[in-house]
Amino acid sequence: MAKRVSIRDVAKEAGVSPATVSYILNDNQNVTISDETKERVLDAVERLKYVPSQAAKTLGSSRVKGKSQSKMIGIIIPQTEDSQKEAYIMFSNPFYGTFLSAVEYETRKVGYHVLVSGTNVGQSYIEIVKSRTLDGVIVVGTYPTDDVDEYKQLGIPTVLVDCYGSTDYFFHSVRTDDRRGGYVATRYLLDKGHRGIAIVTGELKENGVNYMRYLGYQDALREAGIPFDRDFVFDGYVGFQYGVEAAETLAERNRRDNQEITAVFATSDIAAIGVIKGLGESGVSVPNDMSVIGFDDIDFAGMYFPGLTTIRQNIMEKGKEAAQIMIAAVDNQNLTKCDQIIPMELVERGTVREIKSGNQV
Amino acid sequence: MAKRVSIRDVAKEAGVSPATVSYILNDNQNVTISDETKERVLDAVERLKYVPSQAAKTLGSSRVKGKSQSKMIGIIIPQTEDSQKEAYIMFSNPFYGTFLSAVEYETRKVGYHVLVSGTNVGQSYIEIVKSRTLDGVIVVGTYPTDDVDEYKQLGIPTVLVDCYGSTDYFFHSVRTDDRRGGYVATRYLLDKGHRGIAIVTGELKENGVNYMRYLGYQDALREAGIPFDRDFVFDGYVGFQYGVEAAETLAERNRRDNQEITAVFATSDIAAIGVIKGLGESGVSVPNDMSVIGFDDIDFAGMYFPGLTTIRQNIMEKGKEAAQIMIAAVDNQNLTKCDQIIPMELVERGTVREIKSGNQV
DNA sequence: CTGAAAGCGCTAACAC
DNA sequence: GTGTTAGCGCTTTCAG
Repeated sequence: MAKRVSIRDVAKEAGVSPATVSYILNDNQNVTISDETKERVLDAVERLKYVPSQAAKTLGSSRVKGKSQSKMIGIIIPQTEDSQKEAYIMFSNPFYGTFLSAVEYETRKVGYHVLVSGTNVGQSYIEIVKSRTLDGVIVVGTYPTDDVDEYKQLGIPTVLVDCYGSTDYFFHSVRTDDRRGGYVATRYLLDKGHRGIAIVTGELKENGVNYMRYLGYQDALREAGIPFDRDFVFDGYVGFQYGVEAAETLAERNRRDNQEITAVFATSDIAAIGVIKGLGESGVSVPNDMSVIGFDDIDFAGMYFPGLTTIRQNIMEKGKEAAQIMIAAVDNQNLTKCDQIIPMELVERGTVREIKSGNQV
Repeated sequence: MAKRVSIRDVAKEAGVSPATVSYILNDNQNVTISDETKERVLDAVERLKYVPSQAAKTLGSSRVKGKSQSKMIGIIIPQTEDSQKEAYIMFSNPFYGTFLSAVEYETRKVGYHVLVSGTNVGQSYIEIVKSRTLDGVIVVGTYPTDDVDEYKQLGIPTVLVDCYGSTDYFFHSVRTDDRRGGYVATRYLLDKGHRGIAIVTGELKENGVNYMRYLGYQDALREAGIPFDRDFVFDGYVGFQYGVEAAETLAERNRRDNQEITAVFATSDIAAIGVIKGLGESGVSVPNDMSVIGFDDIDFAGMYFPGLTTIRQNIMEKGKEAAQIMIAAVDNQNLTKCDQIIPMELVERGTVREIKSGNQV
């Protein structure tokens, strides 16, 4: 491993002092350097293939307050499930890849790098921030509960993604209008003539994304004057497998009790796909016998045949927004709190069918 | 932002010298510390919530050669397509999320963090490594061409993933046995009685993953004594959309020219899914009218109804292997070159149908 | 316009 | 067993 070339080497090569090199490389505005010197230095940099050590920069500039300068932000994906085994399942959800991709790109454009890390259940990300002198963090999916003050003391911009319940001025946030999405999805089914509408969703914990979508579902029902029926709620966990199970139960009940469910709102596409599969295995065909609408519009939603009708939330956009708030906040530490709501829209494809009034119960 | 607590603060609090604190925290073997002192120091650390600055550690330990100690490894995903716009499409492929997830988890377990970065077309990752003093890099999908020597001079462990053509002792590598996978897939179709087998794949550049699978396809054909027909090769780009297009052309040709294709080997699941969709839109039903086999076994492969028959490559395992080689190499700089082949296996689901000998051409 | 020098937080010889 | 101290590579006052 060849000896590292340092700023001093460059200085020597160019016949100037290290300080001068630093001024030039950082475009220091408090100082004016002659074009001639500048060029000489830049040449030397080129010749020596000099790349500044970020570790040294971080350390060196840590004297000045409010300027962490690690040029690195963290994307933290807290582990919420308990099973040790699943500790890395976190990204098998296609959402993360897309989100990450957007953040990475947006931040890279402006000279930042991203550190991606999960945290074990219960563990906070504070150590990571401190140890790496991160300039900011994006936390996805959970509200830092334990000791909010500790997080504040980190004093770095923090963007919470897909997370309700933070009324705190300190955290920025980015999310979809989940409640409205739930409403729109359900409303759409109603407009298509459906009256018996089930919802298949994950754990309904307050402040969670699923809960909000569930509220939207209720909103639409209420508006249409349809009594809410707890039996139509399938709340298990988010995921394909649960969708399958829920669908099977549902199909069975429909048959046995002569229940009147004609449509399903699944609060994630992945669950919707599970539902469709479960239905198929129970001999119920979509959309002929049963309509299904999802939420997210993951890539695969459009790849189905027929395509999955769903509520689209722009994940790329979400990542982009999160990154942009981050950047803005890093540049301006006392940026006022941002709460960004990513728009959602209905995407009509082939899994919802209009039913005649006659079919109504 | 509260002033950072440094090793000196801890030392003062515990009534010892900074060095002692360092020794204790790093479990330095060349030195013995009394249990009593140790405890006192650990207490102080706790009380002050001290977290060492990685920047300072990296810098401080950079004096010793062969011990970069940034405790950070890079996952580099080079951009290979030219379109600026698509610069972050890199992870919309579900492969990356899963892979990354595995690497992140494996490395975190042993105290490393991962920095994830794309690179623009043509740009190398050398700057990133130098600037961040990375302890190692995992590069996925491309062989560093331009100037191999420069990469070597970085002197850090490098693991190439899904990349052929590196005969160099310097780079470690992890990949699937793609050629064999292609063979197995094709052979399976042959065994099911198919004779007219098309292949739908991405760009067939030498050393690429697709090319290897393509060779496997030819191997099987040759073995079965079936003449290779270039018209049966659809090489566009990897992706859903191309799968759709290829399928449409194929269906059209089959109809018009009375061509005898009864099965398709798609070299990625995502393409296979496109093929199925394209076929469906052309009124060709899978598996009744046409059999399809994919490659990868992405999560969605099993979610179809019927499920996609495919060649499974364990992506998690791939990530895990890459991470483990990385860790081993970081600990032991002159680890001999590792070439890890991740096993693949056939997964029979519902998209391939056996055809009678009578149906053969 | 440029340079000297102190200091960021930590490590690792070398003293004691 | 533990403390002293000289860097690591860079930034940034403060002089000139």
